[in-house]
Amino acid sequence: MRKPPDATPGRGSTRERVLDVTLSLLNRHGADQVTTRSIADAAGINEGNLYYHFRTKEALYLALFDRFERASLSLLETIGGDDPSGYAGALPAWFRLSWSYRFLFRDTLAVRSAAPGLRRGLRRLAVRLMAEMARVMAAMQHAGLLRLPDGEQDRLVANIGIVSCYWVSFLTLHRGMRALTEAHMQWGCLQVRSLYAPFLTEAALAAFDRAQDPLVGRPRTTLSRPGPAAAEG
Amino acid sequence: MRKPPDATPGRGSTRERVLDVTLSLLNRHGADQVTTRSIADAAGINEGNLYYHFRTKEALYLALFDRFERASLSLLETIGGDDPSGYAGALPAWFRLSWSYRFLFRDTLAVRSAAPGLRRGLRRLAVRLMAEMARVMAAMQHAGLLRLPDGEQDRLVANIGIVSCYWVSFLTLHRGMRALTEAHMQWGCLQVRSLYAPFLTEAALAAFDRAQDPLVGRPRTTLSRPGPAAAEG
DNA sequence: GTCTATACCAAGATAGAC
DNA sequence: GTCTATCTTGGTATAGAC
Repeated sequence: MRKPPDATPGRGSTRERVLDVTLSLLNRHGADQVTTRSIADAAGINEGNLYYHFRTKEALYLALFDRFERASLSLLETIGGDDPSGYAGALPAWFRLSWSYRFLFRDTLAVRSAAPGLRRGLRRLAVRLMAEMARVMAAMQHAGLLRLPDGEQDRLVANIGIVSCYWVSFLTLHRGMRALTEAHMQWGCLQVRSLYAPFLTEAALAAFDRAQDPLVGRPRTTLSRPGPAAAEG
Repeated sequence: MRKPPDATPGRGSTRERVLDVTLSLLNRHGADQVTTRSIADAAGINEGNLYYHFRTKEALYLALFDRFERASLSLLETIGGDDPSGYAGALPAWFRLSWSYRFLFRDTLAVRSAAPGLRRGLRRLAVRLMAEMARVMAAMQHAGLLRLPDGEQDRLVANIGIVSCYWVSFLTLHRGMRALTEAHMQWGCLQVRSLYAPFLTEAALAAFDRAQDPLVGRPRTTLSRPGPAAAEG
């Protein structure tokens, strides 16, 4: 596999390719299985060359985390407002993003031990994301889409955070899967939806029902949850 | 620290002590930090001696898992029936148990890679436990304590499984904790309770209200959720 | 920028004396 | 059953030629 000629030749092409390949390996095989050797092999370069671009393995993790942090913050910050249609599709978008960096959620322990310098960042981002989620919940209540019992918001936010972060881990442990598909991600959206569904107002159900994305609206009978048959590798 | 004289001297005392010490180390420091060296040190024996009692590190994990499997199955199998009081305290008991083997939930990836022979067992137990949870939910519906919308049971069971399994992981990532306290476990019980709370019948609320354990019944205003202040190490 | 060759280290595991 | 000493492996990282 030769490197294709690039528009800006020599500027970052190998580096970016290494990052893409590393992300793919981490997601597919788990952070504990991915060695610098395997990364170099998959990128089609030598291990020594890899260390030219990233002086430590930790630097690789830091670069990937940086990517994820930017993407996740810019995504969550766009959610809000009084227009119900603004919330449609937010959950799938978030799941899609966390899906493409799923090693961060699934292999947290290994990541932390391979990149101790990431601990602060991981925690800071987690706190930040939870705060954004809480803000979205508050905005939905303000927009009359959600009605939560007193003191329930914190618990709901925490549960949503847990289920969306650990859905992948749960599937891996429970189903013993090798490969996870897009269908599992949609299933995860439905799991999260069922957390706040009991608190949606009639107005929200009506508004979401008109939205295109069935994952946010009232569940359709035609939309069946992907069952265990699809889950087994 | 000398070994105290035992009622049955020489029969299993070192072996059991090693198991206890290993469990403690795994829970406290994480599966990726615990080496055979650290286990031997903590047990007050030599590494060579450790390998006399457990021929591989994997054997240690297998023995610990066996302990947990027996305990968890015998716990869940006792839950059920039409008497509401039978359910009071079940959730805290389950949390207490999973708490004392929390490395299994928190460090799944490391456990699987250190003990590949455990994968089948872990998965089998997970499936079995979920089935037990589903059975308990069905029993609660039969007893008139719970009323679930059509098709909601599977999602509720999955969400309960996720939150109860990953509560510890969530706290570790989110709060950056060193030490977890009993308070966090109670907080976790409240999180799980809020999952099924919307579906409890009036009869259940009344019955649980009479039960001793506030975690299963209607939330008391006097029982406050432990806040971030208590969470920080 | 990319390669070859190699140093270094930590962790699991074994041999054999006591 | 317990110890000391040692082997082995595999993964991160460096030196230096091209």
